[in-house]
Amino acid sequence: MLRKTGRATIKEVASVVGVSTQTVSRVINQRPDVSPETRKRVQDAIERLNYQPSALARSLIRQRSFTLGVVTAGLNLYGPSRTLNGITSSAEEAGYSLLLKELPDFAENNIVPIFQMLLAHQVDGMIWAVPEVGDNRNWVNRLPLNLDIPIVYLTMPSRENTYIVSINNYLGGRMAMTHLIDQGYKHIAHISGPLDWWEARERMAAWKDILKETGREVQDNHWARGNWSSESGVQAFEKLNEQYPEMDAIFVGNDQMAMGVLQLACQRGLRIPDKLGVVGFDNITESAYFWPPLTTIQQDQIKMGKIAVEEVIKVIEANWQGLEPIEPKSIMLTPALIVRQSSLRKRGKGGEFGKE
Amino acid sequence: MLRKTGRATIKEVASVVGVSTQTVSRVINQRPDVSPETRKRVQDAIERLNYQPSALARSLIRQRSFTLGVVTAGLNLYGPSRTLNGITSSAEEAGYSLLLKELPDFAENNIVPIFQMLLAHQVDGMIWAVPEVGDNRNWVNRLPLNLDIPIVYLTMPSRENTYIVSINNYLGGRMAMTHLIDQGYKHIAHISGPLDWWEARERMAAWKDILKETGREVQDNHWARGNWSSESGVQAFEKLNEQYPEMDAIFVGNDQMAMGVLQLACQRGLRIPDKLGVVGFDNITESAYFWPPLTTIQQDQIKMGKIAVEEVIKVIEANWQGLEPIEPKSIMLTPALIVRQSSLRKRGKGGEFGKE
DNA sequence: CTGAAAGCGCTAACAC
DNA sequence: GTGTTAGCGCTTTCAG
Repeated sequence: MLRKTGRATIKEVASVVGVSTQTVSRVINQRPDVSPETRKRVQDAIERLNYQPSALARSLIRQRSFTLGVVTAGLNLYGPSRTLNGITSSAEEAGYSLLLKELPDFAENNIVPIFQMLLAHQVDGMIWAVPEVGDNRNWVNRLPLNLDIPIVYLTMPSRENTYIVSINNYLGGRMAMTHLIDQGYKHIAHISGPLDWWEARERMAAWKDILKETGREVQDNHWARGNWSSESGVQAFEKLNEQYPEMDAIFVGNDQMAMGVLQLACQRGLRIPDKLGVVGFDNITESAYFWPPLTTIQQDQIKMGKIAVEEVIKVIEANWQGLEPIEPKSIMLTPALIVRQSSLRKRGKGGEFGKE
Repeated sequence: MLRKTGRATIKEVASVVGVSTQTVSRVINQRPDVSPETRKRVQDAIERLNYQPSALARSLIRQRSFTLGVVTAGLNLYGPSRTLNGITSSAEEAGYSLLLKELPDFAENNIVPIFQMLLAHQVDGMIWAVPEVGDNRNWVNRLPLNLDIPIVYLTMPSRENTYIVSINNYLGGRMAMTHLIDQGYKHIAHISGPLDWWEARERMAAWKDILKETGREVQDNHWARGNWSSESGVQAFEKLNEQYPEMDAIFVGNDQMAMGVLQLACQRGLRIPDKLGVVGFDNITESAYFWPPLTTIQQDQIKMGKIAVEEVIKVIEANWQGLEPIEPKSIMLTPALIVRQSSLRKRGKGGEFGKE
């Protein structure tokens, strides 16, 4: 039983200085009503004893923990880890701690234990940094426990009475498609992600809409489904090659799958961008070093994470200071087109390569 | 002041059932000394009120939080995010919560506030999931506060009195080099990572040692330094092309830099693996889809994260149960060679491609 | 088997 | 300015 933390308590500080714990409390909370000299003596003792107030005890009595619950999934993937990166840096800045929980699966729906654990720790708010997949949002409007803390959800369509931060995937898809059309490609195929993902559906909807708007036909054999992996990109590309021989460009649902396309094209000597234009989605770090470098849509997931933290803290603070409560709203971030060689057929026009 | 959590307390449960809080406590802690019927009534009330014991209050009184502090850095990168992935899954399994802190910089040395924050939250142990870079370990043997909790460090050389889990980078480097030599390459260059990183130094040391052991000369113009980025890989490769024209293979310090090499080679029509063999390090997901697919060294960071959690919990439990304390030790995980086309010159021999 | 009392480390409310 | 009292939600003695 080595338990018996070496850390000093407020009582010890108080007794060393010869004041009440109250006075020490006032000093550590920077209250004005302490005489300068008492304050000094207390501060010295704190320094000397290396005293650090117990966050646990404080949270318990204040009913406020300055801790945020973060729920994520697929941390080994590019998007989720970047989002978490944004969350940590923003939380750090705001002085909040983070309690982290990773779901075993994106579509996980057994969320009661997650809530229980986070609530047991008295988090002041939560960030649900899991994208909408399948029915993994079906509980949002009838939460298991009546919460009195705000939750900000990431990556889902807007919804009544819900705080949301997303990146506009539909707009991103439109940017990709518009660019391909500008480059003079006529027969544009699509490789989608798994369609139980909201993001995959949005990107695909943009593909369809732009085709229609430009008087092209949308046919079922003009697209194939992948599962986000490079391997599935290869397979989808092979399928499209058979199904849609006129195809001269592909809007691919993410960069990993686009990578599979590029690899197979390279292997078969199919010249990109001349014979085939390729645009991806995500702008993963590697995409600038594919061969040829990949045109893609950048999503700023780090920013999304940061904004989520800022929003949830705004709500917490307003709530706590008794201000006008902040109405739930949906924030949509705008992605950006990154033009690289994989889609740049009109080189003659110049100036466009490298433009972001 | 909407504060006043909707959650029920032990007192409420007790009064609803008409027993003391004590009895409720016994039930939730699964103590044997409660009559079956009382237990049942209490359990029903708990169910009905949706009662969940406060982790805060429990931690405070037990002096034990079942929470681990995790310190990481560069979460937007491949390695750190995978490591964290392993940490979360293992902690989940063991029933521990995770308090997460991300350093703004790998070489960050101002760690006192980090410790204070984590200790204030009474974590039972810590995982320092930041690789050794520069002097960011200089404080390990003289910690700021006299801790009574264990810390497991990741990715650093073994050291007296310190719990460590690392992947054997030196061995990985030897595997890469041995493979290149087996493939008949004669003039093997190296692109290193930044040499203030321990991992970069280990990989480079392996390069040197194998060269020496096989009777080759180690010359300063046979290697170039990168900074882990693809861009730096391109630059280092260009430099080597000038400095070391006989070069017929490169052992590259990580996959990202190798990707830069591959891209430039592809651009210049330099045939890989015939004219140039390339081996990377890390086995990032994309490396199988580079062109050509990249031979590399796999590091199982997820496993490293898992083991770190298991180790720290072992120490905590032993400590708490008053068992023989567990001696600090260093655990080295073995990496694996993944052979792909970028280094496979002896195709005639067959059977080797795809072998792991 | 069950309850009463004390207290983990801290702060809010009120005295003086 | 400063101290006293009470109590956040729980568990650990120790009675009975």
